[in-house]
Amino acid sequence: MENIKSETCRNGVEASLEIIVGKWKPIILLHLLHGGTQRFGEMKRLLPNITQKMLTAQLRELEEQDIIERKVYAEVPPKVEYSITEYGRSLYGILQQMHEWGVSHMEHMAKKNSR
Amino acid sequence: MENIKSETCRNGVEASLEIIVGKWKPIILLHLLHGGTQRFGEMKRLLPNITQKMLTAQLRELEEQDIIERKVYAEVPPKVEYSITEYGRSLYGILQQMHEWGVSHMEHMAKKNSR
DNA sequence: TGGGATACTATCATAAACGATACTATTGAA
DNA sequence: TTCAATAGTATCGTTTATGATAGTATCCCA
Repeated sequence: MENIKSETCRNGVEASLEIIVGKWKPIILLHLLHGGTQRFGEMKRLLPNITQKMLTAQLRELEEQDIIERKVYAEVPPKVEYSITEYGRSLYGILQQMHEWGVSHMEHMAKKNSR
Repeated sequence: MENIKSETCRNGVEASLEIIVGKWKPIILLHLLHGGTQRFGEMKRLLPNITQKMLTAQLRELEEQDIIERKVYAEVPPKVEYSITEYGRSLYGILQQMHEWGVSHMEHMAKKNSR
């Protein structure tokens, strides 16, 4: 407990949310955190329902925010690799905590709805 | 580090996001966490730009999820008080961590953009 | 000469989140 | 008898997020 006051705070929490929120970002981050470097096509295969447009858009945003790194190889056919940056890795704690809380929350709600 | 695998994980992280995501939810939660019990009208005053519709909607969702409690007094004019539940309080760690990471992230981006 | 492979971009369409505004019910007090 | 006070709902409109689909560039290989 401390200086997490409503106003300042709001900005901090929202800045974090900006990174991890969205239909695809959490799973993109987790795949990169767990699976390491991946090519565009691999990622697309891992997210069967995402469109190319969405995948590119999400990756570009994460790159802009220094969370992931994009490495283009000058080959034909093209090859582009994505990986988590060291900085991006600092998100792991938050994701971990959200994961744990979320899993127990799902149990909580399941219990509630079975009453 | 452990069982936070992409698939399971995704659900956990997204379950958490469902609670705290939105234009108003983080600040609503923080106000209730810091300020304790509040009446509807007080909350509305604290969130100058929110519409009544939005405020009610967000409060109802949080109530559904057991994060906040809604107490109606049978008076005229009406009086309704909102407060964080004990269960809701378990979100504090996540919000705290997001706050800290977010603040440092804002600094990180500020530095980057001033180069 | 015509695919196939890869990582895109462009255009248009739909869905979800958010907002503006007006309306309701109740009662005591002016 | 009209108004203030409070906590809402209802209806419609806008903005933002997401999706479907088609097109682009390059080089090799059959």
